[in-house]
Amino acid sequence: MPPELNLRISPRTVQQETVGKLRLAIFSGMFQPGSRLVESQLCAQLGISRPSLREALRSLEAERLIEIVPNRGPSIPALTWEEATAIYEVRELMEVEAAGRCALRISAEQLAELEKSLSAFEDAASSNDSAAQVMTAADFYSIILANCGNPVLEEVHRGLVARISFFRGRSMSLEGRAQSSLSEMREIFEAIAAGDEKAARKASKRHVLKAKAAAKISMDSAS
Amino acid sequence: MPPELNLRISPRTVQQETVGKLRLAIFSGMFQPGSRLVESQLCAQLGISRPSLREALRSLEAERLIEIVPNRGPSIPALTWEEATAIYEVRELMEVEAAGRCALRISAEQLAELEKSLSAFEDAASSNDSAAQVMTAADFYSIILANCGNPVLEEVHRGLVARISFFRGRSMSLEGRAQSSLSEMREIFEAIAAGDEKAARKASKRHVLKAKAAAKISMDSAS
DNA sequence: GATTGCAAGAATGTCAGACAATCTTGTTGA
DNA sequence: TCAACAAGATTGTCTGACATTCTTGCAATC
Repeated sequence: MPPELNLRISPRTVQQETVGKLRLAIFSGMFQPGSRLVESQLCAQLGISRPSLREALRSLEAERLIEIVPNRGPSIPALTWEEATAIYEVRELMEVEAAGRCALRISAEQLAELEKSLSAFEDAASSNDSAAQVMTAADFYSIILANCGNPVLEEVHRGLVARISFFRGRSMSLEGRAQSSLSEMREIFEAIAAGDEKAARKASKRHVLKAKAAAKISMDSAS
Repeated sequence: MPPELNLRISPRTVQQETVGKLRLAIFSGMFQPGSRLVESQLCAQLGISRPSLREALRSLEAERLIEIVPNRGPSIPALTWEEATAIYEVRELMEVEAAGRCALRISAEQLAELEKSLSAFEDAASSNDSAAQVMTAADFYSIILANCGNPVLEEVHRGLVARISFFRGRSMSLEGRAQSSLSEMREIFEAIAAGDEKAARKASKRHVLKAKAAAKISMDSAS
């Protein structure tokens, strides 16, 4: 038996389950930015004890999905535009790099997966379900990131995208944004399929910049 | 009074204190990679209760400074070379970008600080105190990152560097590495001082690549 | 002698309850 | 209207407990 093969099965613990549920709740916009999370309420809703909940909250805090201020407790961060910009910039750095690498090394099977996820986004884009749009778009990226050959790049990217999920949901429901997104993503796909690193980087950069611009618009129109 | 000014003073909580202490302990190499952290022992050493400790451990887990396997508890990750490589690559991405931006926007005062930290590293480099070398080198980077204009870049970079602290400590004690590091860092400094973005990026890239190579050597010679 | 199986001990996952310190809020008084 | 205050809510932290799950050492077997 190969000694490095990690066969340990990991039972899902209450804390992992809790982190997962809360993360999803945050992504789905169940909590308003700035709103506070009251421990006793969450415990009751989730059916868990306070120590377990607090452990989960610490994990989310370290991921920057929530903030915890001493003696005030946890809350959903209300990102300023400057903060969001900073995240978009680093996301751009990661995503451009990943797209370039992906173009050079993706397998045929994974490319097929990528194409499939693009179709899924296409379907979502013609509907008006912005939640589905965000989710299918996320699938598309995550296939790219998973095939860039660097798990850390993927991990950091996922963390960043998670932090701006609020913006992404809002900007995706902007008039015409989904269609525009689609064509940008198709460009990325074409470049990757062609194995053209430079084009993939360029298309990817364009996409992130446009996404950022859309986020700005949706933010301005909101507040 | 400007309303956005956040004047809230944050009392240090037991958990923050604990995270800080454990982080330092990990950086200083107090725990061997792969070794397990036993909750009851840590509680006794730190003089805190188990719930508080566990919250701190969850934070460190999310930072990837420790691993927690269900029913086995926390342990120090033993990075493979592939994992370390992935981290170095992303670090390169961040650091190169930061150095370039820093060259374009650093203030005179901060530049003076940077020079001071370079001198500090120079002193450390001529000594044989590799811990001091690692620490002063870290100061140097963190000034660059703090002046790149993007706090997220800084934050991600800090997280990555933390995860390879073990390698950095080992490789710095390699024969001649500190001196070589010094000249690379001086190049970076010169480029930033000259406001030359391209040169800063180039010098920075060279530095990270050499650091990575040194880490590889020290790792091979170890195992 | 090496391997398997088992049992005792150690460590973790989770909960309940408690209490002091701090924050929030509604009310009272100026 | 605004400031002071008191009651209630919330958080930070601890103690203690117990079921589950590893780990380890020893005995039994092949």
